Amino acid sequence: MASEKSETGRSVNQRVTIREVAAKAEVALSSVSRALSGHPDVSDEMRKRVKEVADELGYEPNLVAQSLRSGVTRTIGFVVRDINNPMFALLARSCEHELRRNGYSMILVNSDGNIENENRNFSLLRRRRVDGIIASLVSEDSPYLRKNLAGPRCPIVLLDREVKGVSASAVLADHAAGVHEAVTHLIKKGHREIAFVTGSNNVYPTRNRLQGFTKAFEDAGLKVQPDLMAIGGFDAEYALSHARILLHRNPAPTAILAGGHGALMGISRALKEKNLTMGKEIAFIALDQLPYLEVFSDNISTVYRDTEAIGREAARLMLEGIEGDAPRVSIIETQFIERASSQGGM
Amino acid sequence: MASEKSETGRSVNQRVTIREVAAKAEVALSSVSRALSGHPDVSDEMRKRVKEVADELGYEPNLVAQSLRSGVTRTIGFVVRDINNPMFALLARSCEHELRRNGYSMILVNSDGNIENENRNFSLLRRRRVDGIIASLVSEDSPYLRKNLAGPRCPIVLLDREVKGVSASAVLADHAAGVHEAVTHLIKKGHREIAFVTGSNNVYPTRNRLQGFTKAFEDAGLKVQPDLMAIGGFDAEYALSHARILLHRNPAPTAILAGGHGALMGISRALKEKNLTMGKEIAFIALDQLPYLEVFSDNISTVYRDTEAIGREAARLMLEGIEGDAPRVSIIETQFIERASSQGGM
DNA sequence: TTCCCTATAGCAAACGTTTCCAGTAAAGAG
DNA sequence: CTCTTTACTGGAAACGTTTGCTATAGGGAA
Repeated sequence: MASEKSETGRSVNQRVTIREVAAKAEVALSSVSRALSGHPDVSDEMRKRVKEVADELGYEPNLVAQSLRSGVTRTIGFVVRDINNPMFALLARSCEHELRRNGYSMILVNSDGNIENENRNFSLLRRRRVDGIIASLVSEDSPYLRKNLAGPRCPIVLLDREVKGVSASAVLADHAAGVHEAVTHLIKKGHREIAFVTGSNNVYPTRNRLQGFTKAFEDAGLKVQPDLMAIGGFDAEYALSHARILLHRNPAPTAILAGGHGALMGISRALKEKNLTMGKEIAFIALDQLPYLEVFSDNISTVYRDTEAIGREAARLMLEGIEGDAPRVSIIETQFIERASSQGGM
Repeated sequence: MASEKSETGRSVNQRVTIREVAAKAEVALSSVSRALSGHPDVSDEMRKRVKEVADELGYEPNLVAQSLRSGVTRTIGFVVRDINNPMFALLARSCEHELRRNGYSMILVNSDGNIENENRNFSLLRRRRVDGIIASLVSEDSPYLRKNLAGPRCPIVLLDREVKGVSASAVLADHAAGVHEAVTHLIKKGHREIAFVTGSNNVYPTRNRLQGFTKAFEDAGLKVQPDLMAIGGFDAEYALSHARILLHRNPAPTAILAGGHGALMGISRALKEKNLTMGKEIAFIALDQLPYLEVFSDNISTVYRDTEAIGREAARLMLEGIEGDAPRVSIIETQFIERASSQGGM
């Protein structure tokens, strides 16, 4: 590409720099910088003149140069299993909103549920010198975790994950409370064969839900039936195959809990295969009120949490961390919402 | 924060730089740079030694500095109305995947359907010196558009938008074909009163769908009925209120098309209010096969397009543009998929 | 042997900012 | 009137890289 010169003498295709603003305003580089960045040691007249010239030339500061010099990128990395999960999309949006409101941009990276990808993503964000990382980890026992979280050059906020011995903030949902409510509700209605399909217990939500589940049985003086649990995968395929097995059990489950988006998809397909209707032949509760449910399935009982609040809170914890505050954990409550699908089945 | 020194003499909390690698390997800075960046003028022995030392020190290159010097950030801005729209989430994921595979990161910014936000987002991305921008514009006639797209310092890829007089690539879906198929299908079944609810026509998809709609009527020797069209908003509230009005019309519509996620939500609510079942009292077709439909509503007829392919294609057009290729437009086909919901209504 | 060429290495200048430090003029104090 | 202080301004170094240029050594050709 030829480096033509325009009539102003400045290269075409070349951006305006602080140097040109300084030249045109006939002041020093440093004065332009101070004038535009709101530094106190600047006279009103200087500030006015510089701003005028900057506007006139259409000057837009180079954030890359600012970052290099100041050591601050005003960028937050957002590491997510899969933005395609509607819960994450909702969370990411409110989080991005809150960050942008505070002058930060978000770099989004998907791990596709893969530990190696996740590790590469962390490394990438470190090279980019992000000011902080918000992460929904694939697993809490990945071999790379210590390296990626332990010697943290920047604040870290975990989304619904508990990693011991690491100084990171976290937003945790109190799944146990909502699940306890839900299961207690089912038990009161006479259910004893309650099935539970969800992801593996190397992440906090599974373990926490399981606690609520178990405690509800204990509180009722009952014992959980291990062979009604399918704890092993968040994907629809896992849920489908295990739901099929569960439905063939004898005695058959009278109620079923779906932990997450994938479980919901798999189970609903399995029920359809056997021509079972939620709320009639079998009671059904979705753990997490997925946003799309309200379109066509507003009769599904759910354990609700305010996903947008989680995103906002993650952003706030991050901003706190950047301010130098010590990491802390924030708990978000959950709540059982009874609808038609948790009827029947008895 | 105290700047303690470790026993190596290097500041704690300070990252390893190329300078330290050079010192420890006892070679010049420039040699380290060349050795690690794959420059040809480096002996095998030099490369080996430098890589060893770099690994040993845990050196991670500073992308900010690289960007400043080389003028390339390996970052793509992704401007979206709302990542919360499931179509965008799907698209963003496949796009991010393809970009990352090619060494680029994605900065995601939501405009929340607001033109001012969108303008600010463009400005932000320019200051960040992104290598390119992929955008789903709020409107094709925003007053800021020319500034943001015309003097493009970087390649731009538009998602389902047509802006004249601007040299940008674009991925366009051939909505018209799918809608034509769908409406022809309805007309053949005897429908004449076909309602259509969608967003305003300041964006390409609306206009293009409208073309397919109109042409189907023309081809059948019929005339469209303007008072069955509600063309004005992508949000659920708009769709709900206008669907209510449409359903009260005399004669009532026997079929209804929903253009997008919001329309789908609003219309389905309006139908429920009047106790109308899709595929029985009224035929229904969703324009866009939204990903969540397969969970509970696999009986909805749709006009399908491969959203992940759109994301991939957007990434490819961007990479082409960065290579210096001229902008071009890529068309993605659509297809009517008949299911139960488009039965009945007659 | 001499010359030139090739392969490789080092030096130093950029990239566009921020920020430390020194300098100056005006204003106020004595 | 002189000295000190205040309020600003300018100069230059630094942030961590890449890259153009120069230098050197060794090998091959004449």
